[in-house]
Amino acid sequence: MNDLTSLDMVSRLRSSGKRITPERKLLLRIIEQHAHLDAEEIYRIAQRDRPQIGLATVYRTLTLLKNLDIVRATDLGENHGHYEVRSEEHVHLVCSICGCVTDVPVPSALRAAAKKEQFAVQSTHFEIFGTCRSCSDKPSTASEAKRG
Amino acid sequence: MNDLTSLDMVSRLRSSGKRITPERKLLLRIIEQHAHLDAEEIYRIAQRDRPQIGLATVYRTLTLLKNLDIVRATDLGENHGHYEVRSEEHVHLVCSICGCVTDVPVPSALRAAAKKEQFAVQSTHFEIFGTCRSCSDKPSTASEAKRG
DNA sequence: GTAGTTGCAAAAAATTTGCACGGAC
DNA sequence: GTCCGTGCAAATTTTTTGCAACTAC
Repeated sequence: MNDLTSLDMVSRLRSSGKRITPERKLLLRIIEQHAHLDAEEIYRIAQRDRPQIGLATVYRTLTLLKNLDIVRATDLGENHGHYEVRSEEHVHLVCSICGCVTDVPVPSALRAAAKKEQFAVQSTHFEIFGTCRSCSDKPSTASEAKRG
Repeated sequence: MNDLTSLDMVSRLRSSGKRITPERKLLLRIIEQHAHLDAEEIYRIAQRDRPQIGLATVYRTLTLLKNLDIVRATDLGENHGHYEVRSEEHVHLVCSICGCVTDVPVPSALRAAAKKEQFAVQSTHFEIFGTCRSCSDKPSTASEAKRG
């Protein structure tokens, strides 16, 4: 709950010499409000506010925000990226049935393992694929799957 | 060191009703001998033994072996998959400078975290990106990077 | 012999780039 | 006013698919 707000991020953009455009503010807000969307999904939501926006702008903005460490891409087992605002590191529990993503904190033992190898950690990507509790409870709903 | 051998994998293929073709044996051997290659790299190595092999066969075989849980795809921060034979779960330490990948065991705390959420784990993908020890030691060699 | 596999080429999906116009500063 | 950022379309990159020929069983 103590994460960056859009305002923080906008000032981070500005202080790195980048311009604050309506497209960037919009996309930032969308990524902030909906974690784990892919580029297409972000694009479609953005079009509701700004119908003429281009998919290329979405990709270019994502690249920019990644370089500024404001957002990060994660691999949720499909063959395209999903994006979220960068906050504390966490583990994604990705349900293969309903596609939901739950975030849980990263055990300190993981960073300790890297330290033991004298590996200087820049970023982490932890995904656990399986079945979430509610899908385990009602196995029949499997066909409602959001993704493949 | 107590991992599956090609022979084990071939019998696993056979017992699932799939045919053992020279292409499949070759690709399996390549993935076994070189972890973390991408499809293109596997394809190029395969061509040395079997020049007429098609890239589509590589992708189809990778999909097949993934479905049989013989290999797994991992995201090493590029925009395409990398493949390795499935053995015990491990964490990949991916060096952004030289591209090397070191495997370390998964701390039990991680599985415990999933269990607490009553999440049924099927597979895990743990990548830590950063700088490996030898690249930290000699920072000048950065231009030797294998990837991007 | 037959059904599963292959190679090729074309298609689809995901992402990047070139360029002229437009807007943030 | 200047330069960065945008939209559009085309290009690239990565992966999948259709189909006729082939081969493991």
